[in-house]
Amino acid sequence: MTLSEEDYIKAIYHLGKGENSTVSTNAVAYQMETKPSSVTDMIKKLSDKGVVNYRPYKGVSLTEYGQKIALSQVRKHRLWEVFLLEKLDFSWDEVHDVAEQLEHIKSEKLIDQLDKHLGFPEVDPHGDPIPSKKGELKKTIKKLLNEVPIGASGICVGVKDSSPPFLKFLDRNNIALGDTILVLEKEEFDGSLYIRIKESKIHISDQIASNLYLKITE
Amino acid sequence: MTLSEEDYIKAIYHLGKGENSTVSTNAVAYQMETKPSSVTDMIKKLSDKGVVNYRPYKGVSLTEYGQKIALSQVRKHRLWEVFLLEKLDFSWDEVHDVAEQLEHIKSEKLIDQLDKHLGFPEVDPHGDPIPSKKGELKKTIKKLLNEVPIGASGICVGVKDSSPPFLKFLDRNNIALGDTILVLEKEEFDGSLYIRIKESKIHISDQIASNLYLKITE
DNA sequence: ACAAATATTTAGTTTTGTCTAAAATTATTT
DNA sequence: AAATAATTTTAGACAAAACTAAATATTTGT
Ligand SMILES: [Mn+2]
Ligand SMILES: [Mn+2]
Ligand SMILES: [Mn+2]
Ligand SMILES: [Mn+2]
Repeated sequence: MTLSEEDYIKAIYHLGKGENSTVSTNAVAYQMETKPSSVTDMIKKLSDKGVVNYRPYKGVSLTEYGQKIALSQVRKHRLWEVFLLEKLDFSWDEVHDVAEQLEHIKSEKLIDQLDKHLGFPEVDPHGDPIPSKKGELKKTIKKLLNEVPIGASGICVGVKDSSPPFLKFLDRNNIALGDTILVLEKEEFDGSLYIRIKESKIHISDQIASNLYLKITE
Repeated sequence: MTLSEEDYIKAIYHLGKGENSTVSTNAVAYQMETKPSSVTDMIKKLSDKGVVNYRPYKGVSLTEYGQKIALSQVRKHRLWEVFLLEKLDFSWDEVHDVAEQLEHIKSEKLIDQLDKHLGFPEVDPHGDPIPSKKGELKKTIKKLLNEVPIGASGICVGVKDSSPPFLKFLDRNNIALGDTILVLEKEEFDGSLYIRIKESKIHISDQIASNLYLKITE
């Protein structure tokens, strides 16, 4: 597959929400930042190659083969994101663009060894699961921190309240998007939580916890 | 620069032996595994961009600007080679092809951080020097091991005698291409050498040492 | 149900990088 | 100094991936 084909396959996969659902030409065009006519051309080519099921005017979906390619692509993308964050000190929001390029390098050994070098990570810096080499993918769900069960951990992926005071609070307490949070204990009295974040243990109120989203792997 | 342009620039640089020397169309075509007519087309484009000096029928050379690009490209290529060998356990002869792809990833931060992650290496797995960010390049020379001064070290890059018995000897003594060898001491009596290789100290005869090439940085 | 709005495809170009075949230039022999 | 050989360039074509403008199909609103 060419770089372009790989990106289209990934776009169709993501728009189909990981399911085999049918995706519209316009949706792909928007995602890929191209014109619908370009999408039609590419879809025809992918259809000829057996990567997608295509019925003119009705949309596209990935074939079994196409899904395999998509998952392999997602695997590469997310492993590179972990690499950039963990080994090269990139920040949460810088990893995506570079991974978008790195995911197209052709070498099976490269990915296998990268996986090993990273200690076989299960999720990427955005809390999304990394498909296994065979294409198995764990499910993740997004939950407010106060609804995460004791003992579970997840990655901080967003805030419900994005007011400056709240963001300032997070900053002061050294809580940032991309951080892994482990729920240690819940205070019965006021619902406040003891959590582990970046090697330190902190205590946060229920009000804070009910405004932070975590992505957790089941 | 596009991927293709970058590879042409690198080819012209290498054929010019790092000097600004003029290179023939056919030489570039051979190196790039393309046809001479394709090379002429590309050279014209690079000339328009101010990357090369071109006089029809007379050959090309890099401009100052072109040399900068070439050195930056060589830097990326060699840093990735070190990464593949050191961090991902690739072997000496596997690194080149993958680095040929990785060198085209566009991200200044990526290369800076990679350099840091690798501990600012000075040479690649083939003993070739890695240009600095500013484009400075150390000189290296190839010498037979028995001519390397005491205290100097280099990378094993070839053999003079490639007969099966000699290669078998190297294999048995765990000496391989790409290994870093440090010359510790020379025995006056028979010219034999004590060397350090992969954390171990071994003793080899002058006959062996005079059949192994090292690449050393000055 | 039918007109208007929206979505999708087709037709015709463009750019990049490649190719083959033919023409032009330069180098080598005799 | 011609003739021959080798190298290099030009001309014309092609595939990939994009675009614009026009045509066609589908969906929506009344
Ligand atoms: Mn990509
Ligand atoms: Mn991600
Ligand atoms: Mn390359
Ligand atoms: Mn090298």
